[in-house]
Amino acid sequence: MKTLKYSRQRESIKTCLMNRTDHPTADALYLSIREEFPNISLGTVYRNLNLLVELGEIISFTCGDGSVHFDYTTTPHYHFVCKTCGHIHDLPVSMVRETNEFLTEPVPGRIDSHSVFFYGECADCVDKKMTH
Amino acid sequence: MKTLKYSRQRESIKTCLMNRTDHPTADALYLSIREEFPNISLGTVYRNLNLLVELGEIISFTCGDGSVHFDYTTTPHYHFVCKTCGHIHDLPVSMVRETNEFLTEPVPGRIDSHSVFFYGECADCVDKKMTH
DNA sequence: ATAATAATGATAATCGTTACTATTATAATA
DNA sequence: TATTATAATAGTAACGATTATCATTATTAT
Repeated sequence: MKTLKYSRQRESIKTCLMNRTDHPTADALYLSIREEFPNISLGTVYRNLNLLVELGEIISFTCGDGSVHFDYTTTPHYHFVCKTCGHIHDLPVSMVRETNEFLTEPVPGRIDSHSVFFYGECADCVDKKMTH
Repeated sequence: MKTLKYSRQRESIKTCLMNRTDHPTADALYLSIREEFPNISLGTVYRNLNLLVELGEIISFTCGDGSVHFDYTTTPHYHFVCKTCGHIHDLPVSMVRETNEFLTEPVPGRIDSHSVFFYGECADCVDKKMTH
């Protein structure tokens, strides 16, 4: 079997994803990490992100437009996508807990999980428009 | 400005999508339509699907795995994805109506819409396993 | 230190989708 | 009905995101 070996690049990918709140794509993460590792390969970023998803250390999702985003938070939560600034906000876990049974009840089969995305304009962007 | 012209291919794409319940991808639809139009181009399928989305006659969505699916039903509804057979089931509109206000309340901003996907195993696939 | 092998950077290949172009189909007009 | 204008097509090339390949480098065990 295959044992995992430490790599500075993988560690950097993890900490970088942990410190960001915007749920970056592989390419966005790649651009960030290049500041620390100027010649890291885009393939390395993809390979490690997929590995971390397999290990359950991170999760990936698409938010309607088809682009794949990565998230360091693995506990169940929802997302709110701002159509103006594109930022993807986390939503409180309590919402998931409250809606879980209610939502899963009328479905024709066995439910393992569900995901919810909200689309709109975040408070920051709404405020900016008010002041103009 | 540009006026729309009739095309048998576009009509076929519409009726084909209308008669299917599995929310096909562009490629799956392409394979279906080739039975009627053996030399229709994949580009034609993509072009018309995108046009129909623009016109609001159909909608498109991704269900987590990144693949883009098309749906002839444009009224708000949820989807249930079976991890075994891959079929994407429609869920009753009443669910949306019931959960709408409840879900949108605690979000930090203005909500335009939301989407919900359920993942699990549909009744058919559960039954099949029971009989083995 | 040496050996074994996992991980890397660089690049080629793949896949889904879009753009391009000469030709065909549709619709308006004479 | 014939003519003209142009939207739509089939076929193919191009594109962007992702994955695979491979020689070299880094990590770990002996």
